Amino acid sequence: MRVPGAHTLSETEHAVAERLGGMPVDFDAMAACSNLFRAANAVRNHLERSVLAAHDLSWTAFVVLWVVWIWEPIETRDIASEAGFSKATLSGVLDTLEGRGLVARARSATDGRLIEVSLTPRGRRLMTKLFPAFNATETDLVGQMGKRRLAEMTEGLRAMVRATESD
Amino acid sequence: MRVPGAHTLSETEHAVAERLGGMPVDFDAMAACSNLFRAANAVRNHLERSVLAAHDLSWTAFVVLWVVWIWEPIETRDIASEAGFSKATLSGVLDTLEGRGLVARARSATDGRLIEVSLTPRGRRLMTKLFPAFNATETDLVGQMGKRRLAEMTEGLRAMVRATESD
DNA sequence: CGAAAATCGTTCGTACCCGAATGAGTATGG
DNA sequence: CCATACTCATTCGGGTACGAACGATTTTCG
Repeated sequence: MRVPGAHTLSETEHAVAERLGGMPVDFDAMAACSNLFRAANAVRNHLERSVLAAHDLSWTAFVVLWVVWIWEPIETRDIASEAGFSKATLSGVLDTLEGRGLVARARSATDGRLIEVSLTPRGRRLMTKLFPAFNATETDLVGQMGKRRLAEMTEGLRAMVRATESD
Repeated sequence: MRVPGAHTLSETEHAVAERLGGMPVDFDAMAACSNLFRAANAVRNHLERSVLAAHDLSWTAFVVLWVVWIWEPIETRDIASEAGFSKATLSGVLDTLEGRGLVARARSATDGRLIEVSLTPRGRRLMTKLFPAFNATETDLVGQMGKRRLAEMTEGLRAMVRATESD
């Protein structure tokens, strides 16, 4: 029987302090960032497994479907910026979704460079069923904490996004 | 001049409510999760660009270096669980880092199945220089919010991780 | 007008990422 | 002892992710 990597917070802090030989370290900032990535990965994996897997959808595919569902018809460049990844990534995902008959591409009538993306009826039917399940799981994941902490957390996350944009 | 996707929070909420035709939606949970991923991506990209790019390191490579730096010598299975990705992913990243002379693999003397990973002197030198810069940027990113909100946010993130583990 | 600059979506090369399968090594139980 | 069951790191196949380069289209401006 093996006790897996049960490194407590203070163990990690102690080890880091040793490596830096007394150099000052901002442990609060470090813990915040560390937990940010840990939470994002954990939540993403959990939603993939418990909601998306049943429909054979990847995380990225779902995000694209969601953005298109809300804003259709929408140009590809706007999907990319809204969803938070590059145009290059989007091209492949749209190929997959189009191949499955969930979205449709259409060249813009007024600007030949643009592609406008919409959901097919089938894609729209899927999202109408999928989103409530997705949102219910989101509720479960934040349900353990009080409303006050939830609001503070959300505002803190927004502050971090702003901080990356300013400098 | 084009105003890029400046969808405010309430615009999005309104659009979502429309798609669901009055079905109840937990907007607080939705906003929390949405900002969780937005923040994680933004912070990751910011750290990659402003700290890691100068040393030609990817995010994943840095995380592996960090874990090994703190806990060396460490077995590969523990690196994977500590860093939060699969052993399969780790193998490739270790190949890259080993090829650059930053880490070294060594077969365990007591169990022939295990590989123990350590930093090379060069890898250790790199981390001694890199981590203070990394931590300083982390400080900048959380510096806009008060200590109280920071603590609430960190605790909220931990609660979400626990929620994914429980059910 | 028409050449140059800008912008769009896609493709390409490279790196990441995971589940499943694999082969090497170790523990178990009779 | 030795066959069986584990456990480990790696490999493999397929999907994700991005910057750079590309062809097509539109805009700009002399």
